[in-house]
Amino acid sequence: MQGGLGQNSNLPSGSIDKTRVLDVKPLRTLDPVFPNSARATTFDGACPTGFYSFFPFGASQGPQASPPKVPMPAPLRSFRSSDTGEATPAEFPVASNGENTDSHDRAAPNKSRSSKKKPKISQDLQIDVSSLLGIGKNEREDGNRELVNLLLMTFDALRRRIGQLEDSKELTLGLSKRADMRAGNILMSAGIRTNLRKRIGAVPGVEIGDIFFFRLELCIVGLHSQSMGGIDYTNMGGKNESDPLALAIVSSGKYNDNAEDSDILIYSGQGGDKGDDQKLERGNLALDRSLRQKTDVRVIRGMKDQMNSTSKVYIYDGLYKIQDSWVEKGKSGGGVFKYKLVRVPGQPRAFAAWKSIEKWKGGIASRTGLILADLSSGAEKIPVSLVNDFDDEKAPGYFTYLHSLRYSKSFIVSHPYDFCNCQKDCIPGDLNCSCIRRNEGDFPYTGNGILVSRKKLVYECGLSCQCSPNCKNRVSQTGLKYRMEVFKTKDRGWGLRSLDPIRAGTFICEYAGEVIDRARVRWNGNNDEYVFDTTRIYQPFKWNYEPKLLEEASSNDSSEDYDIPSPVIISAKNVGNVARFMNHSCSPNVFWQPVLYEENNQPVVHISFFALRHIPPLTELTYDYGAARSDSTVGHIAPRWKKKCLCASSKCRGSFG
DNA sequence: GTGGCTTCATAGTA
DNA sequence: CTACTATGAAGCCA
Repeated sequence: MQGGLGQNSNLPSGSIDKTRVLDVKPLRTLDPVFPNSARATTFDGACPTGFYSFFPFGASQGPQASPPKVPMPAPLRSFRSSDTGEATPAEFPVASNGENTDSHDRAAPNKSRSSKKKPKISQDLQIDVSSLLGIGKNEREDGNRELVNLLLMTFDALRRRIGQLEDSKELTLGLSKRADMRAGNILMSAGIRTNLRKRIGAVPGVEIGDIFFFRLELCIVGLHSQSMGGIDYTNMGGKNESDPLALAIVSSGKYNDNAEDSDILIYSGQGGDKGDDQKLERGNLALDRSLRQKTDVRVIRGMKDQMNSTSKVYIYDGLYKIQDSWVEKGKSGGGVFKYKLVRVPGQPRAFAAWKSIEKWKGGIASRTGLILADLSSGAEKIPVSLVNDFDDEKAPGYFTYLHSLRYSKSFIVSHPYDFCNCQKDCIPGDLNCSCIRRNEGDFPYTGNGILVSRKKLVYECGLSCQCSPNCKNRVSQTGLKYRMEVFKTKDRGWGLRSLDPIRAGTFICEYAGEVIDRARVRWNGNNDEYVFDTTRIYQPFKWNYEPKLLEEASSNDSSEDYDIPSPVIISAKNVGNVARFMNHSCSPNVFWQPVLYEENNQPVVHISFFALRHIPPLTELTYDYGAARSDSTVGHIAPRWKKKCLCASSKCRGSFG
């Protein structure tokens, strides 16, 4: 595989300078990231991400099989130093269509940025671009569950990648660190969105209880199309042509919206923050008309994110009706409209369930079906509750709780072990850090500990590294961060879920247990249901923002394929942690990622689980167990258990094991 | 079509 | 931990 700019020549003719979309500035004019020696041994000649046109997930399933006529927006880090020499801005791909004439911006990076607004993508490009994702005009107007999930994952992958590049100072656009806005802008202006058609009531593909971490996510799936405004409304559909109607509101605590009853919301109108009276116009008028016409209003409730106190979680709480409105005197003296919204009965619990969880966690309310407050008996820093509110079974089979790996022999990997000498924390973009170099120059996690991309192997700092224990490159070593709960499922035995909302890309837990070898598996009789085995056949899936050409995407070599130095087999039959309770699903919400770090002078591969997408509280956590190999190349393991799959997903393969 | 205006955002800093 | 502020983008509206 060739790396770097060499691939530029493979681009379809007529490609535009995609850097313009993101205004990426070439900063990495450094020497090649890898010392040649390290590269030869560690990476088997695989090169870091080179120059690709945009090719997001799912496109290979799209109807069109021909290569893109027009490349997608902005491959991130479309610029990277080549192997052979130092790259200069002169090597930057040059716009080849007539649209982009202001290339002087790049040639003179010091020029003031404030003078020009960011150029928008042309309309033609928007259509071509979204067709790559399989988003036709119809899907842009009306969504479905699969599309909503795809868009949310696309947004988040892009946002994480932009954030990663910002963290490492490879991307400097303006002064703000708003990866969410930039990711949103790229997708929205390319038409990569859905439910654009305004509607009253439910939005296809979005379910009550769905959670979001950015307002732009609400825009992209069409749940609430204002990026900042609290009231989304339309002028269409009222009895009177000129009557606006409210569509959705976001309640996020700027005003005091709370009511005692979680099915009731007291919402304040907009405007009037300087002390003058609010006016019956815009959103306020729309809410008033919705009150009179008794139409449904979607309600999104924002709350502080417990994990990340500076950010918010938004939960879609379904439909409400406006029952009453009045004017109150606001804090700054002016009149403020108040609207009383009451939840339409018969909908699944969402916000109300969060409120219950808060009470359980605070010990205010007792939990029905609680068997054990802490299944881990203190082995985890955070208690793991054991609950059965389904039947009479009192406990899962006996095992010893262990929070990490137990191994009797070392599992040597094929490259020499090294530790980093960073003084305090390892700094993204610091290529003097040997741990960062091993991660292909990318810091694997964002500042708040979210995995940016799936990798064949993630290298974390180890015990011997000089950096502090708080170094951001130790995400999977710091134990559970969420309130986990082992619970009895309807039909799949015991399962695992979280009491906290989990953001896509966050570390959940590792697969703890005894590291064993193939012989031991056979000795156990091949019927150990608690074996994790990296050599099984796993369904490939896209999670990264990784622009690729079509031919590359269809090839077998993906950076998201697993490729671990040596097989890892872990049995959690006798000892293990919460991970042993995670059930299989053919469309899971969790994936595993091998993570290597040194302990006791041995590099050890751990199996870490990360959230594949945002996961609401009390949602069962599942991953894809993969399939046993039927050939004999990995030893005779044929007569093992196999189970009927009950995951109920539309992509269900019928069985697993 | 366009530019102004409003807005229950965010992240970073004090 | 809260307050403050700089930057920001979607969509309504004139």
